[in-house]
Amino acid sequence: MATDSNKFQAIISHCKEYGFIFPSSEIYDGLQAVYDYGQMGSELKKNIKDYWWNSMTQFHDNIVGIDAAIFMHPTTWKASGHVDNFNDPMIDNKDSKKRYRVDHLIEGFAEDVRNAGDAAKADAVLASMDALLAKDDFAGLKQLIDDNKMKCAVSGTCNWTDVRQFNLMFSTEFGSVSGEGEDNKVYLRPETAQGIFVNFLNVQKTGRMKIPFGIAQIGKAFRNEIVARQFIFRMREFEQMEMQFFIRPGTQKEWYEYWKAERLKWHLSLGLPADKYRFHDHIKLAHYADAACDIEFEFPIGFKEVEGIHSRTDFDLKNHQEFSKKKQQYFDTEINQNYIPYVIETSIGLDRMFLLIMSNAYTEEDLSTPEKPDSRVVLKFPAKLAPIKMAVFPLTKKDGLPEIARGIMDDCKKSFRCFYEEKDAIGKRYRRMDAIGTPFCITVDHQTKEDNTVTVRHRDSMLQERIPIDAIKGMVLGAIA
RNA sequence: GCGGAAGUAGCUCACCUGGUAGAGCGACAGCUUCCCAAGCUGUAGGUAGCGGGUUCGAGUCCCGUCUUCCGCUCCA
Repeated sequence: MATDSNKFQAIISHCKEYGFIFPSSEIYDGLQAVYDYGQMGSELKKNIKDYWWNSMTQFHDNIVGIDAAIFMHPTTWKASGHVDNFNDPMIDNKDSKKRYRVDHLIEGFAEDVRNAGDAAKADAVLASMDALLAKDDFAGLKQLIDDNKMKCAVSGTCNWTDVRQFNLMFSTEFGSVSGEGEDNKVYLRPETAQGIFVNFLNVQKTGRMKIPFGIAQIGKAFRNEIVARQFIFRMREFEQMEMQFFIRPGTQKEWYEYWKAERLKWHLSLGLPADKYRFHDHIKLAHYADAACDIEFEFPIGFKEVEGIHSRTDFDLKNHQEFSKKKQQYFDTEINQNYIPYVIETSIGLDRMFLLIMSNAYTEEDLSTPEKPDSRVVLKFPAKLAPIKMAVFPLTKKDGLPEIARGIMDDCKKSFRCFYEEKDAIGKRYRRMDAIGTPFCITVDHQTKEDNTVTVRHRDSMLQERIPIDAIKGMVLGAIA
């Protein structure tokens, strides 16, 4: 465990040192749980996105993509349940560390008082609470709790923190004039799913989609996490890759199982180790789900959720129909019936997938020989995800070798990301490429001038082979396909 | 949010009981070697996270604050 914790630290340092991830606005001390992707990180992230997007939209005839706005009509979040469920004032007991919703605590107290026979007092307390809640008077609520000596059920003490509002959703003012009250308030979306649901009919009709079909989306979401930590694992601003699959009611069990299997296959198709994956089935289900599981991966910090597969029933579309007064139904010509489709959701955290790829790739190798100690840090990315696919090195800076190397570079860089370097000893250049996970290094030497062959040095095995210049592009393209 | 630990150069760290900041690696320029890092020469880079206090003097002691990691808690 200690070594794993060290490994996590090492990965964080490595991400910083080689331009994968920086703390946001670091020169101002950073911003809690917000990170920037650097020159290498943004490439890796983009490659992960592309791989997911293509596997969804290109390889499935019945899945299409959209890109919805981050701002959505405020009613969206009422329909989804986010406003009601996640905007409550909370209070913590300092002894038991238990956190309560203030209204639950006070209602519980009132209930006890009523049971003890003092109905008048119970009503008075509840009336005060409602008045204070309506005014968002947190100090008053605290006073009410103190005055009535309300106790924590666990610790039995009255040692409370202040009343605080935990807003899961970030809000901002819409329009250029601020301060016009609640009417102007919009939220930054706390999940991307709703952008798909509100566009369900648009896509279904304009795309002439037939159930079952899916809508995929990659985009940012924002959650004001109370505790956000563990590097990029839990961030306040993060990116999701989601697919909502619309199905006939009653078929959700089979489609749920189908997507469970399908999504795990996707992970394994990247050559990731199956023994580091596991499913975690939810026992306690969210308000919208009738079945749910997580795909967990064994990070250096333990098994953690990377992706969720949820059977969301018709909860979202039904609520949007109710709130918008617009029918969210589909006419199924096979059975001649109108219905609100059921939904299976697959939702993977892009940043978590990034961390997964990074943790799995990060390897420290001891290359010592009896003659001298030696080691390297190598990122064993799947070739198709590597930020840079190929590096080209002239063995020396002279004798026309750089010109040949530049030629190879120019020929290949239209097809994939290449890197050119002529500084330092060849071994050092190899090691630098190891550190950013470049799968292939091409070295041009004097023999190249005679027979047009070069050395290919493979990242993981460190083995070398000679191939004709003509074969380079095909080899790399084959590996990243 | 509670508790613990930490913040000094890009990275890893040193500076013992307060006396004006140092190493290794890395980077950059050049030389040398030329198929797996650490050869030679030179260079750059830190108001010690930030703010305040104690002191003749603070990286070092005290307080606050920000950030990070660990444990607990939370995570629709």
